[in-house]
Formats: sequence, structure tokens, C-alpha cells
Amino acid sequence: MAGTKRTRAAPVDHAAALEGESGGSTDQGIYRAIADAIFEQRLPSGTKLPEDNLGEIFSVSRTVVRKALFRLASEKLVDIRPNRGAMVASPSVEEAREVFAARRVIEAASVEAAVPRMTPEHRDRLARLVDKDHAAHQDSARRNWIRYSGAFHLEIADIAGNQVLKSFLKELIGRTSLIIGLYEPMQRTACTHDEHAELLDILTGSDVEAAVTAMVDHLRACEQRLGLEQRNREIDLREIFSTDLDSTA
Amino acid sequence: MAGTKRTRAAPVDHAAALEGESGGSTDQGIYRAIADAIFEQRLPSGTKLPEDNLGEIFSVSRTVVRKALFRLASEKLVDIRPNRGAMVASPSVEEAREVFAARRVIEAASVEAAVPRMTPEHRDRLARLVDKDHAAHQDSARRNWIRYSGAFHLEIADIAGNQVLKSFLKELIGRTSLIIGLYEPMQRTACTHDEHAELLDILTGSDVEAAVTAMVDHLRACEQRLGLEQRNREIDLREIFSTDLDSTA
DNA sequence: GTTTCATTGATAGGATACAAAAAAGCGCTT
DNA sequence: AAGCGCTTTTTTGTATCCTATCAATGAAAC
Repeated sequence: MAGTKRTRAAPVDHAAALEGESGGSTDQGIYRAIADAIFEQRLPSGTKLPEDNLGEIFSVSRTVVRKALFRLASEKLVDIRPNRGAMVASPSVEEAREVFAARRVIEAASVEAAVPRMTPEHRDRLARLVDKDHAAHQDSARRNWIRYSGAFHLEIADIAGNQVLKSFLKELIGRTSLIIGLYEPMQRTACTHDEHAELLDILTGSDVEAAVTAMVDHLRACEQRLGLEQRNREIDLREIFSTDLDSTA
Repeated sequence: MAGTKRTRAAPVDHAAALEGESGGSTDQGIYRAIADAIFEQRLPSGTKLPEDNLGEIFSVSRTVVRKALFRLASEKLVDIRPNRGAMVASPSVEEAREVFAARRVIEAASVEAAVPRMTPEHRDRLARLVDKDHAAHQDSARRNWIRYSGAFHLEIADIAGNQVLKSFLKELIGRTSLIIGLYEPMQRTACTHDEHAELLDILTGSDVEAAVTAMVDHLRACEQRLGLEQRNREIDLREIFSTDLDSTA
């Protein structure tokens, strides 16, 4: 919609705006709010994000908004073009592939390091995330589903213990969420919680090789479900308007 | 104030010309200038980076400096503490280890993808970088050595073809430069160009496994030369002042 | 009727002003 | 003389303002 008309249409931040409260109106808060909105697809790819507008919504000056936007841009969730402003990013098919490839690299290493370190507590925490994942998926609107789904993967990286790789993965998961929103075929979930449950079983075993393979396969399956290869060739405008052509020709 | 005679708007690039730092006065330019200074150890770890100070040096307002500093912070080259300003980061031993571990993960994948794609042109470009590396190393002050050394690794990632992984590696190489500056023992180069020459030979062969192993070993050797394990335990103040204690006791 | 150019309206980039927080300096008290 | 609390100073955080730039629209020329 990119509606330049929504001056006061903020869903939740209403309380935030009035109370000069903590969570919502700092640059971190705005960053989170926008990122969440992107993940939950309330902000579709290509939506313009004007500074003034956001500033009014969160009742802060553009200065603060800009900080949040630049941070989002550094994580490739929004595109900023000089003098043209920010918009929700629209990752290309190529980029989407690279993100998945990068995830395979990092998460394979993650699993390899995590499996030998797995304790019962870790296992429980993962199991709880699978449950939340499951619950969120059942929920009417899967508002938080993507979040929990990502949390499962991130938890594994946490167990692996390398903060650097974990932060890379965090970024990749964010980008993946955006990609899924952009490319996911209708009514077809890209990353099922069932696979996470299976994965958990293998992760808690002692076969590191098998666990790594399972994770890589899982990621490959997620990518596959997006059907990126079909969109590889550029969009054929003629084909798209073929029906119109039929009626007009 | 920053400028000499500018009360109102900025006359585009006037001030930059005076400093000979053409292009040095944009946020990108300042970012590069500070990053370079960190890599070349002209800015040691812990150096405070006050905003107005830098603003005066580059003859821009704090706004632009802040943008550069926040970007540097997002790449972990500087630390920004709320209300306390920015300083050149001092990565811990733990962090240093994690950076190297992450590099092993990413560069192993990089090599694995790059070797099968290696063309004579790629080979030449790598060879040229090894040469520059060598030349810079011979040079009195190894001002640019770290840069070329990093460029070799980055070029491999470029050949591999995944831009996402390449950008991660770019960040890691920057952090590695800082780490080397911080931990490198005196007169002992952490990452010799000779190893790069050897590596190049193996990379141009067809044995992917061997190439991956060689890269991982190379990185492990670099890390080892820093002697991080010796600094693993936290700094023992008593031991440091033991000589003083001897003389005073 | 189409193309080109100028004006206008909107929005990002950047500088400055002001407020708040921390650090440093200073005097006072014990 | 040493410690403590207040004041001053420095530096960051945020708001606001000005200007450069871009796109969009309308007018003029072809």
C-alpha cells in the first residue's frame, strides 16, 4: 500500500507513542517494530518507508528513524537508495539462493559443533521451541510462526557456542523470513514444524554426520519449496498479459 | 565549529579539497579512513574517537561522523557505549578465537566452491595479489600489507561466487586485522605471504579436499602464531606487577 | 498529438541548536 | 590530609531547520 496517507494508522504503538516509554520509541524499538512487521508480512516487499511518516508514528524525530532504517539496511532488510529513501527490500532470486547457500554453510558448522555439546537442558529448550513453533503454526494467523521457526535454528547456533557465527545466522534468518514472505507460494508453508521435530531427534543422537546431513537437507527442502528455480528466468511480460492479448487481439 | 567560514550550508566539497582527502569527507570516506587507520594500527585498540574531534578533522558535522562510527560499530571495529562515545574495539581472546573459527567455516566453503570454478584468469588475479602481498611485505612499513593479505582471501570468496558469504568474510577479515594488531607478538608476522603462495598452488589443482584442508590449516596456523592460548586466562595483575612487588617488598 | 522543458511539491541529506548525561574539577567537611 | 558532594565542563543524544535532489505535473514548442 505504501499509503502516504496513513498518518495515524499505527496498530499498536499508540500506547508507546503517548507514554514516552522504554520499549517502543528508541531506535532499537523502532528497528524491532519494523523488522517484526517485515517478518510478519505486514510490510510487504517494496513498501516505502518514509522518514517523516515513521517519525510521526513513533513520535520521534527523523534522526532516530534514520538510525533504525540504516541499521535495517545494513542487514539487507530494507533498501536505501540515495535521495530516494528506504523501502522494504525485494531480494532477487539469486540473492535468495545465496542466502540459503550461506545458511547451509553456517548451520552445517553449527550442527557439527552443537551435537557433541548437547545436554538434556539444551534438548528441552529446543523441544520447547518446537512446541511453540507448532502452536504458532496452528494459530489462525501465523503471526509469530516465522519467529519461532527462526528461534529453533538460532538456538542450535547458540548451543554451538560461536557468537560470531550466531550473529551471522541471525541476519540470515531475518533475510530468510523476508524471502519466504516474498516467494512463498500461496497456502504452502515453506518450512514445516514437523521437520523441526524430526531434526530434533537426530540432533540429540550422537551421529554428527547424520545430523549435519539432516540440517542441510532440511534447508535445501525449505529452499526447494519456494520454487525459486521456476522464477529464475526473468519475468516474461508477454506471457503474463497473454490473456489480455487474446481478448484484445 | 567545524569549517572555517561556513555558517550556513555546506559548499559541496570545498573543504575536502583542502585536506587532499578528496572523497574523504563523505560518510563512506570517513568510514574508510578510520577503518584503514585501524587496520594499519595507526589507531590502536582502545583509542577514543570523539565525534566533534573527527568532525573537525574531516570538516563535516557530527551527523556524518556518527553515521560512519555506527557503521564501524556494526562491523565490530569500534565499540560504542551509550553516552560514553566510540573507541577502537578491543576484541577479547574469546572473540578472536570465534572470529578465526568463523573464518575457517566460511573459507572452507569458499575454497570448496572456488576450486572447481578456477579459471586461468582467476589464477592470474590471485597470483598478482600474492605478488602485491609479497611486495608490501618487503616494504619498510607494511602499511598496506594487511590489506593485500586480506584481498587474497577475499578474492577466493569472490571466485566462489556467493556474495553473502563474501560480505561476511569481508567483515571477518576486517576484524582479523584488528585482532592481529592487538595480539600479534612483536616482529612476528601473523600471516606470511609464503603461505599464500603455497596455498595458491594447491587451489589451482583439482583436489578440492586438499585445498580445503590447506586453507583451514593456513588459518589455524595464523591463529596459532598469535599465541592466543597463552592469554586465555584473564590477565593476572599480580603477575604483571610481580617485578614491582619484588622491588618494593 | 507528442515531446521536452520548467515549475512545483515532496523527501532525503546534512548542519546546528538544544537537552541530558557523564566526567572532571573544586571546594568543603571531618 | 583525605574523602565526599557539588559545580563546571565536556561529550553524546535528539530535535529542528535548511537545502539539494528527485519525481511529477503542466505548459509550451514542434
